[in-house]
Amino acid sequence: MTNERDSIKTKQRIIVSAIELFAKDGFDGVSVDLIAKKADVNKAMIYYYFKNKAKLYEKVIKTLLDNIYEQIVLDIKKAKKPRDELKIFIETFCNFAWNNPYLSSLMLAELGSGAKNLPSDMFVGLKKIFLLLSNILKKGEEKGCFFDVKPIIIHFMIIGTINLFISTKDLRNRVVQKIDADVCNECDEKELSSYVYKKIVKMLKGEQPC
Amino acid sequence: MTNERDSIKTKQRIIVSAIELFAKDGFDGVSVDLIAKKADVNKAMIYYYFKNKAKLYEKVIKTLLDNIYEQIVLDIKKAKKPRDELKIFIETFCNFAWNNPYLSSLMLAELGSGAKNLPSDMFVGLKKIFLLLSNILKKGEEKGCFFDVKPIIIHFMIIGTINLFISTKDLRNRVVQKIDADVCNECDEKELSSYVYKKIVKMLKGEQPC
Amino acid sequence: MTNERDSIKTKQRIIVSAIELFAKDGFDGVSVDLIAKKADVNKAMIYYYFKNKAKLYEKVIKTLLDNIYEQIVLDIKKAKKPRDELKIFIETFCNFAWNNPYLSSLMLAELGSGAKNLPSDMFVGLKKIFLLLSNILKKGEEKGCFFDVKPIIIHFMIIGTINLFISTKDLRNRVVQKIDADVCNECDEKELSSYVYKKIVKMLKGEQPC
Amino acid sequence: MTNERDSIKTKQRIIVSAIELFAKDGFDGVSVDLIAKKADVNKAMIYYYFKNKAKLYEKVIKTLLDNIYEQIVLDIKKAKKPRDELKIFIETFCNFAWNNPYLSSLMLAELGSGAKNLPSDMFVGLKKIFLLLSNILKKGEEKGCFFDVKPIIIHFMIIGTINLFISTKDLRNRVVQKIDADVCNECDEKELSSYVYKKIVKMLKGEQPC
DNA sequence: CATGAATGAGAGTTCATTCAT
DNA sequence: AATGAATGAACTCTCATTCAT
Repeated sequence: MTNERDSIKTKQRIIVSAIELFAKDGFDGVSVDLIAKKADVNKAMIYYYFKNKAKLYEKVIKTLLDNIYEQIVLDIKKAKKPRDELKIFIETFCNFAWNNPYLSSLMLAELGSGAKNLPSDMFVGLKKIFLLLSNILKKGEEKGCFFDVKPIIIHFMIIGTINLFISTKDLRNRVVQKIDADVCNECDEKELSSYVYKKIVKMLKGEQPC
Repeated sequence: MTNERDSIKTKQRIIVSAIELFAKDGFDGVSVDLIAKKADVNKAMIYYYFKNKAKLYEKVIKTLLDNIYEQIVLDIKKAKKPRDELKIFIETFCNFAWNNPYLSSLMLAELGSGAKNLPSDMFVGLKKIFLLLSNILKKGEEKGCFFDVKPIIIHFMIIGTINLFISTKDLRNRVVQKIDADVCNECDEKELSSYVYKKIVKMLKGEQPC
Repeated sequence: MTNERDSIKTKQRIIVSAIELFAKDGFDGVSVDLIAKKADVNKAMIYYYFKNKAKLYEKVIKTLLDNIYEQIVLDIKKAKKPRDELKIFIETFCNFAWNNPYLSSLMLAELGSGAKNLPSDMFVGLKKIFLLLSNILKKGEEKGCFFDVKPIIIHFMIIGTINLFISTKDLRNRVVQKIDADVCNECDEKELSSYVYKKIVKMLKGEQPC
Repeated sequence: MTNERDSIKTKQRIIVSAIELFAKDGFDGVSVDLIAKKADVNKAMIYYYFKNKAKLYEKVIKTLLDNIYEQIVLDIKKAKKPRDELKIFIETFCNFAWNNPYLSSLMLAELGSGAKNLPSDMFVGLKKIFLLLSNILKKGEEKGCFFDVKPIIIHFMIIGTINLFISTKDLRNRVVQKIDADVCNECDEKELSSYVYKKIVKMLKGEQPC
């Protein structure tokens, strides 16, 4: 009666619900019951498909990180020079996070907590993204167009800025009633990514163009 | 449980334990039982002094933010020019966070989650710190030594970078067994703050010196 | 805890235990733990089936009131004249309360406390019983066989008397060691109901027979 | 510094607060903390003066029962004939309960629960009131003006009716929005007591007047 | 595959009571 | 006589997980 399609859809519904809920309330703040209700599946199915809550969480993180990684890899092919690669890295990351605001919350939560909910071999996802950037930066440094680069710090600068900006959107709106230019409530995705790119480039600018 | 009847010490022990535990495992990840045990205090005392878990959490956040705010205000008096003020802002923040690594975790968790565990009037603490920086930047912009400033983004850039770097120290050590220059495991506090300052200044550099 | 996976039986066991315990010690005097133990059910099941303690209490009250209401409605069909209806009302109520002594305690507790544990739409149960009597009395008044009727007071007179008599049976036995005719310890159900009926009828007697 | 006056006042404040709270929410529904707060005394004082919660409860019941008993004894002196005594018994009881609605709630709760919160020698208070009535009734029976008397049932009839009527005043108002003659919401104390007296007398009427 | 029933541990919170001052 | 600090047990309720069908 039920076929593979259904089972895949069920799994998908679970993951989608889990992403949203985990992002909003964190691993400990969400109950399996709630995920099941939101996904409209029987709770036991979650255990059937994912073994337990922690494994589901891992799957959620892995799914998000894999998706963004592949998107960046795909987009970056269009670039020729390190600076363009950097531009695309920032734009794609920003675009993805803007449209999947869960990602920002989850990344900050995971990184901030020392990834206590993740098993060691899960950092791969995070590291792969970092390596993408790291390679861009090192290539640029070799070519002389980037100067004085500490990859991990630049990495945190980029994703920290973007994640914090996106995940605090509601918060900032809550806290300032009147329009307040300082907190940039009306800034859109383009403004954010282009500003970050512009500033990072200026900050790293070497003697050669590229 | 000791029976000293020294309410100040008891309260202090509770707060100190709570800071550490909340930072490590988040609001939902810590039980009141555990806090009580760590503080060597009868659990009911936590409710006696703080009414409930959420209020204790608020107190923890408020204590940390107030402390760092006052430290920055104190140190910044030594500065004359906006650029020096920026330097001290970054150094003091970095120094404080380095020595109270709880702060970084808690800030990321709170900001990342949209401060769901905090009542509205608690953002004051966060906003006060932001305003400090914002004023420095705006003063510098008026004097022409900072250029093209979006305060909130610069703010997230600074605290995002520092907080992520500090709160992922263990994580980075866990993930790279061999010494890996890219992830800057051996970087100390000074290196971090001076690199961030150097880069931020370069990034904002206007036509006038100051 | 048995593991029968028979939800109806499990629910029933919970209700039966709850009726008895609530009647003896009141809503606040009984713990959910105790109800679970008496029902030989896992405590969580109570929350699974009834959501919380208050809802279980409501269910208990509703069950009892519905049962007695239906019993009275059933029995009263046999009567032709208002006086017979009144007789059956008193007899059936007395019989039911005598055999379910919980009812008396619970009714007195609920009415005495202003039904603080019940939501507004639960009075329906109480009101339905009152309306039964009220209709009998009004019909009798119209026919001229009852005289000077204030339904609510007559109602309290009947159920107050019967409930107090039944719920104080143990108390009266405890307090008078020697046989004491005044407190009617040896009175049985028949004596109680026939005495109450006889007296109420005399009290209401109008000029017409019926 | 503090003198006897103060200590008596403190005790009094505790009792007054306790009466009100126990009447509203029952023995188990009230915390010692709350009583202390309402009485504006330190919680430990309650233990100092009354030893524990149960003893305070007893004191509350005893105070109320003693007061009403003495009032009835006082008023009843004015009566000459059994019927007048009965009239005064009902009027005084009704008047007292009407002005101390706590009494009705507490009596129903205690009687309904089998006086589980009271030690055996506390029934004296209840029994003394019953004996007052019992003597009136027996005297009347001997004189031939009351007929077919079962004292305990008549007793429950009187106090049950009055207590239920008074303690359900709010409840009845809550449940019927429109003016509903049946539930006698606008009945005042006089109407209640005179109706009860009239009916009880009719119900007991013997061949002789008195 | 899917469901609802069941479990046991542990969560946050409140309580009556006592102690030290 | 009075206070605030402290205690330990109990309470209501939720959770992650498993089982039987």
